[in-house]
Amino acid sequence: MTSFIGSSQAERQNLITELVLKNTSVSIQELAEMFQVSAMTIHRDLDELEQQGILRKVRGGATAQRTYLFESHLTYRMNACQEEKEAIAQAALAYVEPGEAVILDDSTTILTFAKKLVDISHLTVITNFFSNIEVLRGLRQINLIWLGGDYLFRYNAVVGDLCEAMIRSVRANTLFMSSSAVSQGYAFHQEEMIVRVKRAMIESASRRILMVDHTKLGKQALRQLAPLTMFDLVIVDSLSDPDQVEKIRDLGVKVEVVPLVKRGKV
Amino acid sequence: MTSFIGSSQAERQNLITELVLKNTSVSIQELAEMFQVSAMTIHRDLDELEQQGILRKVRGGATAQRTYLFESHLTYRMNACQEEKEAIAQAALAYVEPGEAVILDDSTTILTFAKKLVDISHLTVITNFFSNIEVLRGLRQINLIWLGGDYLFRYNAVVGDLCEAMIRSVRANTLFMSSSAVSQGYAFHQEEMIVRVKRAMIESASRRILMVDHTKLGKQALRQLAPLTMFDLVIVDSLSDPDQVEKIRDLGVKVEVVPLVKRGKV
DNA sequence: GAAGAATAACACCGAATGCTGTTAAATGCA
DNA sequence: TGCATTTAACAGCATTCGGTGTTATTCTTC
Repeated sequence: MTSFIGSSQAERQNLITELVLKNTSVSIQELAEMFQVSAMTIHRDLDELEQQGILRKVRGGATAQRTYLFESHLTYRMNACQEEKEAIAQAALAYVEPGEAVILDDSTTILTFAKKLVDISHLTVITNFFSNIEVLRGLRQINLIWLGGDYLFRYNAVVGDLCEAMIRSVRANTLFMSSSAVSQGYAFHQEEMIVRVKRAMIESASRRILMVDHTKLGKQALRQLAPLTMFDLVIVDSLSDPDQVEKIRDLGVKVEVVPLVKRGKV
Repeated sequence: MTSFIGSSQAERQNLITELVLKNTSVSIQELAEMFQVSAMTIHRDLDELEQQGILRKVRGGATAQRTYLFESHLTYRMNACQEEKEAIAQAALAYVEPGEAVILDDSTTILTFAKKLVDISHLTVITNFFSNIEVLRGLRQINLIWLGGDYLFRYNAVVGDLCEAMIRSVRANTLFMSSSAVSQGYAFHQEEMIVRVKRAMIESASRRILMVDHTKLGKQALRQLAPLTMFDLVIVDSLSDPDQVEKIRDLGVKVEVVPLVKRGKV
């Protein structure tokens, strides 16, 4: 195992998260030595991670939060597979026409996509995800319809009956969606509230595009979200297992495999 | 007229706004000399003010935007009467109980109020105003229901049929609202979309509290929003014209006049 | 085409912010 | 009670960011 010394705060917290997920518990002294920082700094890291619901602080260290064994928190997810998400988002841009209405769901993949929509004129964007709204709200050329409902801090999005009702009262050309896992002909997600919203979104869009990076393929999560046959297109990156891709194609679902763009600098 | 030299950016932009509203036009060279800054800086100021819809840039200067002769833009309004708004918001806090549900409208007065809600536990807050959401969304003890609809950049809030429908489907204990002007037994606002939303909010709350600073009293705006008799309480600051206050009381509406808190430091 | 005006690009400065460690006080545990 | 852990408060440091000016280039207008 290589040295962790000199990692940035974000790196350190991600490594701590991995450690605690793997070993189910860590001690503060251990971590302080490992990263060559003061115990106070580790305390602060653990406080943050606890706040995010990733782990639970206990005397002398921290233990894993069972609920998060699969799906970790937003800020952590955002760091993962960014390169793949960029490539997938870029490819998805081809399916947006000026003047259309699109629905964007709450996921970091789609957020990457949203950031690329700034150049498209007269677009109507419908979303329940606060981060999307923050990115798009300043743009004059985008007509932003934001979905209301109960705000869920953990996902930074709104959900619930009110939200579903509102989704049912709008219509969009295309839905751009991601999910936690894809396997056995289904897309999965672990949170019931979110699943319900995503299902409503599927119903309200004429065309549905599912965007997932290779780490999601072959995985499962708690709840079936929708059969893949509901989607008109699945976009994945080129690191995906060809077998998995083939299985999806066997269902009669179109799959687009996008190559990763070479990263200019590390 | 005193020297403008050394003003901060915000002060400078407010003064430019006042100037352009008064003289209907200003020249860039003039302004650059007046404030002792480079023409480039004035350019940037005018760009911002234009973006906010306050004025229109023309070659060599800028002219007033007729639509904004009465109601100036959010960021400008926020700077005005802050002391009064603080006092009014503080007084309004007495009408919030833990566990209640409140509706907050889109106004800078109410935003000041929202910032004070952080200490109240188990509160449900319903709002269509993005700024309110930004202030409240991180707080665990607050249950945030955000209203959806068409996003209006100028007001940083959502409006429209979808929004009104959503308001009609919720119920709150108390509505905290402000308005652009109050006179002749009515509250006024100049924007139809906003008026419709505010009316829906009034219908959905058991108790309605109107919060306005003294500059709003005796003024009119384009559209009648609601008769003052719809409100259970009007809160104003102590700089208000006593005659105006008396007129409201004559309608049988309760009025609370709050003293300004002494400002500790300039 | 020339002069004035607007914009773009770059660099600078100061303020604000984020991250860390130290110390001291408070708390929890045996 | 005594020790270890945790927390709070403060200070230092580096980085970032906002606001500004300068210069060079492009655009208007006559």
